[in-house]
Amino acid sequence: MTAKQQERIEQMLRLNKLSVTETRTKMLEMFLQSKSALEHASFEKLNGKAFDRVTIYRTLQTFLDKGIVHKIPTTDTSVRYALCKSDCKEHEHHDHHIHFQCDNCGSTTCLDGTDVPPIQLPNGFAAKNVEVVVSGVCKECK
Amino acid sequence: MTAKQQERIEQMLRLNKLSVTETRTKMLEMFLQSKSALEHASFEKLNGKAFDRVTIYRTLQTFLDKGIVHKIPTTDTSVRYALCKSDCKEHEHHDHHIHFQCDNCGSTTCLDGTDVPPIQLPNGFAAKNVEVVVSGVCKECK
DNA sequence: GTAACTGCAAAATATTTGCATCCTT
DNA sequence: AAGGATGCAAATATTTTGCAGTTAC
Repeated sequence: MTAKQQERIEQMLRLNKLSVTETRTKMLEMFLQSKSALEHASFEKLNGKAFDRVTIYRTLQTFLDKGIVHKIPTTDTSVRYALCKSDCKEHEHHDHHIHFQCDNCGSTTCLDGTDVPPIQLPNGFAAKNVEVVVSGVCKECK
Repeated sequence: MTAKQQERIEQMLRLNKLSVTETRTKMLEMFLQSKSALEHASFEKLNGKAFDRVTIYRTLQTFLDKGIVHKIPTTDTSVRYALCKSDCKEHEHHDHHIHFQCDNCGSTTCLDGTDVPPIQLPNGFAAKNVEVVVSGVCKECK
Protein backbone atom coordinates (compact mmCIF):
# COMPACT_ATOMS: atom_id res chain seq x y z
CA MET A 1 0.00 0.00 0.00
CA THR A 2 1.30 3.44 -0.88
CA ALA A 3 1.70 6.14 1.74
CA LYS A 4 -0.90 8.14 -0.11
CA GLN A 5 -3.43 5.37 0.11
CA GLN A 6 -2.65 4.82 3.78
CA GLU A 7 -3.28 8.51 4.32
CA ARG A 8 -6.57 8.36 2.48
CA ILE A 9 -7.79 5.39 4.49
CA GLU A 10 -6.87 7.01 7.79
CA GLN A 11 -8.73 10.11 6.77
CA MET A 12 -11.85 8.13 5.89
CA LEU A 13 -11.81 6.52 9.31
CA ARG A 14 -11.06 9.68 11.26
CA LEU A 15 -13.76 11.62 9.45
CA ASN A 16 -16.22 9.04 10.70
CA LYS A 17 -14.89 9.09 14.24
CA LEU A 18 -13.60 5.55 13.97
CA SER A 19 -10.27 4.55 15.37
CA VAL A 20 -7.64 3.43 12.93
CA THR A 21 -7.14 -0.30 13.40
CA GLU A 22 -5.36 -2.93 11.41
CA THR A 23 -8.53 -4.77 10.43
CA ARG A 24 -10.36 -1.67 9.25
CA THR A 25 -7.34 -0.42 7.35
CA LYS A 26 -6.85 -3.71 5.56
CA MET A 27 -10.49 -4.11 4.73
CA LEU A 28 -10.70 -0.61 3.31
CA GLU A 29 -7.54 -1.32 1.36
CA MET A 30 -9.26 -4.32 -0.19
CA PHE A 31 -12.25 -2.19 -1.10
CA LEU A 32 -10.04 0.44 -2.70
CA GLN A 33 -8.09 -2.11 -4.67
CA SER A 34 -11.05 -4.13 -5.85
CA LYS A 35 -12.76 -3.20 -9.06
CA SER A 36 -15.87 -5.11 -8.06
CA ALA A 37 -18.04 -5.35 -4.98
CA LEU A 38 -16.95 -7.56 -2.11
CA GLU A 39 -18.91 -9.94 0.03
CA HIS A 40 -18.37 -11.31 3.49
CA ALA A 41 -16.53 -14.34 2.11
CA SER A 42 -14.03 -12.15 0.24
CA PHE A 43 -12.51 -11.18 3.55
CA GLU A 44 -12.37 -14.68 4.95
CA LYS A 45 -10.35 -16.39 2.30
CA LEU A 46 -7.26 -14.25 2.45
CA ASN A 47 -3.84 -15.67 1.83
CA GLY A 48 -1.95 -15.39 5.03
CA LYS A 49 -3.69 -14.24 8.15
CA ALA A 50 -7.42 -14.09 7.70
CA PHE A 51 -9.78 -11.88 9.61
CA ASP A 52 -12.02 -13.23 12.27
CA ARG A 53 -15.49 -14.04 10.95
CA VAL A 54 -17.20 -12.01 13.62
CA THR A 55 -14.95 -9.01 13.17
CA ILE A 56 -15.80 -8.96 9.48
CA TYR A 57 -19.51 -8.88 10.24
CA ARG A 58 -19.04 -6.10 12.73
CA THR A 59 -16.69 -4.07 10.59
CA LEU A 60 -18.95 -4.24 7.55
CA GLN A 61 -21.87 -3.19 9.72
CA THR A 62 -19.86 -0.26 11.08
CA PHE A 63 -18.90 0.82 7.57
CA LEU A 64 -22.56 0.60 6.56
CA ASP A 65 -23.69 2.63 9.56
CA LYS A 66 -21.17 5.33 8.81
CA GLY A 67 -21.98 5.39 5.13
CA ILE A 68 -18.52 4.28 4.09
CA VAL A 69 -19.90 1.37 2.10
CA HIS A 70 -23.30 0.50 0.70
CA LYS A 71 -25.05 -2.78 0.09
CA ILE A 72 -25.80 -3.92 -3.41
CA PRO A 73 -29.10 -5.69 -4.01
CA THR A 74 -28.80 -9.18 -5.45
CA THR A 75 -31.18 -11.98 -6.32
CA ASP A 76 -29.07 -14.58 -4.63
CA THR A 77 -28.71 -14.58 -0.89
CA SER A 78 -25.21 -13.14 -1.01
CA VAL A 79 -24.87 -9.62 0.29
CA ARG A 80 -22.30 -7.50 -1.49
CA TYR A 81 -20.71 -4.26 -0.42
CA ALA A 82 -18.97 -1.47 -2.27
CA LEU A 83 -17.41 1.83 -1.25
CA CYS A 84 -19.64 4.86 -1.26
CA LYS A 85 -18.75 8.03 -2.99
CA SER A 86 -17.33 10.75 -0.82
CA ASP A 87 -20.58 12.66 -0.52
CA CYS A 88 -22.39 9.92 1.36
CA LYS A 89 -23.16 10.76 4.93
CA GLU A 90 -24.33 8.66 7.79
CA HIS A 91 -27.72 7.11 6.97
CA GLU A 92 -27.91 9.26 3.90
CA HIS A 93 -26.76 7.56 0.78
CA HIS A 94 -26.53 9.14 -2.61
CA ASP A 95 -25.48 6.28 -4.80
CA HIS A 96 -27.29 6.99 -7.98
CA HIS A 97 -25.21 4.71 -10.07
CA ILE A 98 -25.90 1.39 -11.73
CA HIS A 99 -24.71 -1.98 -10.52
CA PHE A 100 -23.67 -4.63 -12.98
CA GLN A 101 -23.68 -8.29 -12.11
CA CYS A 102 -21.85 -10.70 -14.42
CA ASP A 103 -23.61 -14.00 -15.05
CA ASN A 104 -20.31 -15.54 -16.08
CA CYS A 105 -17.75 -14.62 -13.41
CA GLY A 106 -20.23 -13.56 -10.74
CA SER A 107 -18.57 -10.21 -10.11
CA THR A 108 -20.55 -7.15 -9.22
CA THR A 109 -19.37 -3.76 -10.39
CA CYS A 110 -20.48 -0.22 -9.71
CA LEU A 111 -20.79 1.66 -12.98
CA ASP A 112 -20.00 5.07 -11.64
CA GLY A 113 -20.27 6.99 -14.85
CA THR A 114 -23.72 5.72 -15.68
CA ASP A 115 -26.77 7.59 -14.51
CA VAL A 116 -29.99 6.10 -13.31
CA PRO A 117 -32.79 7.29 -15.57
CA PRO A 118 -35.82 8.94 -13.97
CA ILE A 119 -38.53 6.45 -13.07
CA GLN A 120 -42.21 7.25 -13.33
CA LEU A 121 -44.06 5.73 -10.39
CA PRO A 122 -47.82 5.14 -10.03
CA ASN A 123 -49.75 7.61 -7.90
CA GLY A 124 -49.29 7.29 -4.18
CA PHE A 125 -45.76 5.96 -4.24
CA ALA A 126 -42.94 8.21 -3.06
CA ALA A 127 -39.46 7.25 -4.21
CA LYS A 128 -36.53 7.84 -1.94
CA ASN A 129 -33.90 5.68 -3.61
CA VAL A 130 -33.56 3.83 -6.90
CA GLU A 131 -31.39 0.78 -7.36
CA VAL A 132 -30.65 -0.55 -10.81
CA VAL A 133 -29.00 -3.93 -11.18
CA VAL A 134 -28.15 -4.97 -14.70
CA SER A 135 -27.06 -8.54 -15.27
CA GLY A 136 -25.33 -9.96 -18.29
CA VAL A 137 -21.75 -10.42 -19.42
CA CYS A 138 -19.11 -8.01 -18.16
CA LYS A 139 -16.21 -6.35 -19.93
CA GLU A 140 -13.65 -8.88 -18.71
CA CYS A 141 -15.63 -11.98 -19.66
CA LYS A 142 -16.69 -10.87 -23.10
CA MET B 1 -60.88 -19.96 -2.94
CA THR B 2 -63.20 -19.69 -5.89
CA ALA B 3 -63.59 -22.54 -8.34
CA LYS B 4 -62.17 -20.27 -11.00
CA GLN B 5 -59.02 -19.64 -9.02
CA GLN B 6 -58.67 -23.33 -8.23
CA GLU B 7 -58.89 -24.02 -11.94
CA ARG B 8 -56.28 -21.40 -12.72
CA ILE B 9 -53.85 -22.80 -10.18
CA GLU B 10 -54.26 -26.35 -11.43
CA GLN B 11 -53.61 -25.17 -14.94
CA MET B 12 -50.42 -23.39 -13.90
CA LEU B 13 -49.15 -26.56 -12.29
CA ARG B 14 -50.15 -28.90 -15.11
CA LEU B 15 -48.64 -26.63 -17.73
CA ASN B 16 -45.35 -27.01 -15.90
CA LYS B 17 -45.69 -30.77 -15.55
CA LEU B 18 -46.01 -30.56 -11.80
CA SER B 19 -48.47 -32.67 -9.89
CA VAL B 20 -51.27 -30.84 -8.14
CA THR B 21 -50.65 -31.12 -4.42
CA GLU B 22 -52.13 -29.39 -1.43
CA THR B 23 -48.95 -27.49 -0.54
CA ARG B 24 -48.36 -26.18 -4.04
CA THR B 25 -51.99 -25.21 -4.45
CA LYS B 26 -52.08 -23.32 -1.17
CA MET B 27 -48.79 -21.58 -1.78
CA LEU B 28 -49.89 -20.45 -5.22
CA GLU B 29 -53.17 -19.28 -3.71
CA MET B 30 -51.18 -17.12 -1.31
CA PHE B 31 -49.19 -15.68 -4.19
CA LEU B 32 -52.35 -14.88 -6.14
CA GLN B 33 -54.01 -13.25 -3.17
CA SER B 34 -51.03 -11.23 -2.05
CA LYS B 35 -50.51 -7.77 -3.42
CA SER B 36 -46.85 -7.83 -2.44
CA ALA B 37 -43.98 -10.25 -2.74
CA LEU B 38 -43.67 -13.12 -0.31
CA GLU B 39 -40.69 -14.52 1.48
CA HIS B 40 -39.94 -17.87 3.02
CA ALA B 41 -41.23 -16.74 6.40
CA SER B 42 -44.61 -15.73 4.96
CA PHE B 43 -45.40 -19.38 4.46
CA GLU B 44 -44.30 -20.47 7.90
CA LYS B 45 -46.46 -18.27 10.07
CA LEU B 46 -49.82 -19.37 8.83
CA ASN B 47 -52.80 -19.49 11.13
CA GLY B 48 -53.77 -23.07 11.41
CA LYS B 49 -51.66 -25.74 9.84
CA ALA B 50 -48.32 -24.41 8.69
CA PHE B 51 -46.18 -25.87 5.95
CA ASP B 52 -43.05 -27.77 6.70
CA ARG B 53 -39.97 -25.58 6.52
CA VAL B 54 -38.19 -27.89 4.13
CA THR B 55 -41.17 -28.26 1.86
CA ILE B 56 -41.38 -24.50 1.51
CA TYR B 57 -37.74 -24.31 0.46
CA ARG B 58 -38.25 -27.08 -2.07
CA THR B 59 -41.52 -25.74 -3.41
CA LEU B 60 -40.17 -22.23 -3.90
CA GLN B 61 -37.15 -23.67 -5.69
CA THR B 62 -39.42 -25.73 -7.94
CA PHE B 63 -41.51 -22.67 -8.76
CA LEU B 64 -38.32 -20.77 -9.56
CA ASP B 65 -37.02 -23.55 -11.79
CA LYS B 66 -40.26 -23.68 -13.72
CA GLY B 67 -40.47 -19.92 -14.06
CA ILE B 68 -43.69 -19.68 -12.05
CA VAL B 69 -42.15 -17.19 -9.64
CA HIS B 70 -39.12 -14.92 -9.74
CA LYS B 71 -36.81 -13.61 -7.07
CA ILE B 72 -36.72 -9.94 -6.23
CA PRO B 73 -33.36 -8.39 -5.44
CA THR B 74 -33.13 -6.82 -2.01
CA THR B 75 -30.46 -5.12 0.04
CA ASP B 76 -31.31 -7.08 3.13
CA THR B 77 -30.62 -10.77 3.30
CA SER B 78 -34.25 -11.69 2.84
CA VAL B 79 -35.15 -13.31 -0.45
CA ARG B 80 -38.54 -12.40 -1.80
CA TYR B 81 -40.60 -14.07 -4.47
CA ALA B 82 -43.42 -12.95 -6.72
CA LEU B 83 -45.47 -14.58 -9.45
CA CYS B 84 -44.18 -14.27 -12.97
CA LYS B 85 -46.28 -13.05 -15.81
CA SER B 86 -47.74 -15.73 -17.99
CA ASP B 87 -45.15 -15.35 -20.71
CA CYS B 88 -42.26 -16.53 -18.56
CA LYS B 89 -40.86 -19.85 -19.56
CA GLU B 90 -38.49 -22.16 -17.79
CA HIS B 91 -35.13 -20.43 -17.26
CA GLU B 92 -36.30 -17.56 -19.40
CA HIS B 93 -37.73 -14.71 -17.48
CA HIS B 94 -39.23 -11.61 -18.94
CA ASP B 95 -40.01 -9.52 -15.94
CA HIS B 96 -39.34 -6.07 -17.15
CA HIS B 97 -41.23 -4.34 -14.44
CA ILE B 98 -40.19 -2.32 -11.45
CA HIS B 99 -40.10 -3.51 -7.88
CA PHE B 100 -41.01 -1.20 -5.06
CA GLN B 101 -39.82 -1.74 -1.53
CA CYS B 102 -41.48 0.21 1.27
CA ASP B 103 -39.15 1.50 3.97
CA ASN B 104 -42.07 1.79 6.34
CA CYS B 105 -43.99 -1.50 6.19
CA GLY B 106 -41.29 -3.53 4.49
CA SER B 107 -43.54 -4.82 1.74
CA THR B 108 -42.26 -5.41 -1.76
CA THR B 109 -44.55 -4.83 -4.68
CA CYS B 110 -44.26 -5.49 -8.41
CA LEU B 111 -45.34 -2.40 -10.31
CA ASP B 112 -46.61 -4.17 -13.38
CA GLY B 113 -47.71 -1.15 -15.34
CA THR B 114 -44.39 0.61 -15.06
CA ASP B 115 -41.75 0.11 -17.69
CA VAL B 116 -38.04 -0.10 -17.12
CA PRO B 117 -36.34 2.70 -19.03
CA PRO B 118 -33.52 1.81 -21.41
CA ILE B 119 -30.12 1.84 -19.73
CA GLN B 120 -26.98 2.99 -21.46
CA LEU B 121 -24.07 0.76 -20.47
CA PRO B 122 -20.34 1.44 -20.91
CA ASN B 123 -18.58 -0.27 -23.79
CA GLY B 124 -17.92 -3.95 -23.33
CA PHE B 125 -20.88 -4.73 -21.12
CA ALA B 126 -23.74 -6.78 -22.54
CA ALA B 127 -27.04 -6.51 -20.70
CA LYS B 128 -29.28 -9.51 -20.45
CA ASN B 129 -31.63 -8.42 -17.69
CA VAL B 130 -32.38 -5.22 -15.85
CA GLU B 131 -33.76 -5.09 -12.35
CA VAL B 132 -35.03 -1.85 -10.87
CA VAL B 133 -35.80 -1.64 -7.19
CA VAL B 134 -37.24 1.63 -5.97
CA SER B 135 -37.47 2.16 -2.25
CA GLY B 136 -39.49 4.76 -0.40
CA VAL B 137 -42.99 4.97 1.00
CA CYS B 138 -45.75 2.92 -0.58
CA LYS B 139 -49.34 3.75 -1.39
CA GLU B 140 -50.70 2.13 1.75
CA CYS B 141 -48.30 3.80 4.17
CA LYS B 142 -48.53 7.29 2.81
C1' DG C 1 -6.66 5.30 31.88
C1' DT C 2 -10.74 4.75 29.31
C1' DA C 3 -13.44 3.68 25.63
C1' DA C 4 -13.47 1.32 21.62
C1' DC C 5 -12.14 -2.82 19.03
C1' DT C 6 -11.10 -7.68 18.49
C1' DG C 7 -11.26 -12.73 18.97
C1' DC C 8 -12.91 -16.82 20.92
C1' DA C 9 -16.88 -19.60 22.43
C1' DA C 10 -21.37 -20.43 22.00
C1' DA C 11 -26.13 -19.40 20.92
C1' DA C 12 -29.54 -18.51 17.53
C1' DT C 13 -31.02 -18.73 12.57
C1' DA C 14 -31.17 -20.23 8.13
C1' DT C 15 -30.49 -23.65 4.52
C1' DT C 16 -29.48 -28.26 2.65
C1' DT C 17 -29.46 -33.32 2.48
C1' DG C 18 -30.94 -38.20 3.32
C1' DC C 19 -34.34 -41.24 3.78
C1' DA C 20 -38.74 -43.40 4.84
C1' DT C 21 -43.59 -42.61 4.00
C1' DC C 22 -47.46 -40.78 1.59
C1' DC C 23 -49.94 -38.93 -2.41
C1' DT C 24 -50.79 -38.01 -7.44
C1' DT C 25 -51.16 -39.81 -11.75
C1' DA D 1 -47.85 -49.67 -9.39
C1' DA D 2 -44.34 -46.01 -10.05
C1' DG D 3 -42.54 -41.71 -9.61
C1' DG D 4 -42.88 -37.63 -7.49
C1' DA D 5 -43.83 -34.95 -3.22
C1' DT D 6 -43.70 -34.49 1.67
C1' DG D 7 -42.12 -34.56 6.53
C1' DC D 8 -38.97 -35.64 9.96
C1' DA D 9 -34.17 -35.89 11.63
C1' DA D 10 -29.88 -34.31 11.21
C1' DA D 11 -25.99 -32.13 8.92
C1' DT D 12 -24.20 -27.53 7.25
C1' DA D 13 -23.88 -22.87 6.84
C1' DT D 14 -24.76 -18.22 8.30
C1' DT D 15 -25.36 -14.56 11.55
C1' DT D 16 -25.70 -12.75 16.24
C1' DT D 17 -24.47 -12.25 21.13
C1' DG D 18 -21.58 -12.25 25.43
C1' DC D 19 -17.53 -11.55 27.46
C1' DA D 20 -12.63 -11.26 28.42
C1' DG D 21 -8.47 -9.59 26.63
C1' DT D 22 -6.18 -6.10 23.63
C1' DT D 23 -5.37 -1.78 21.26
C1' DA D 24 -6.06 3.12 19.94
C1' DC D 25 -6.35 7.59 21.54
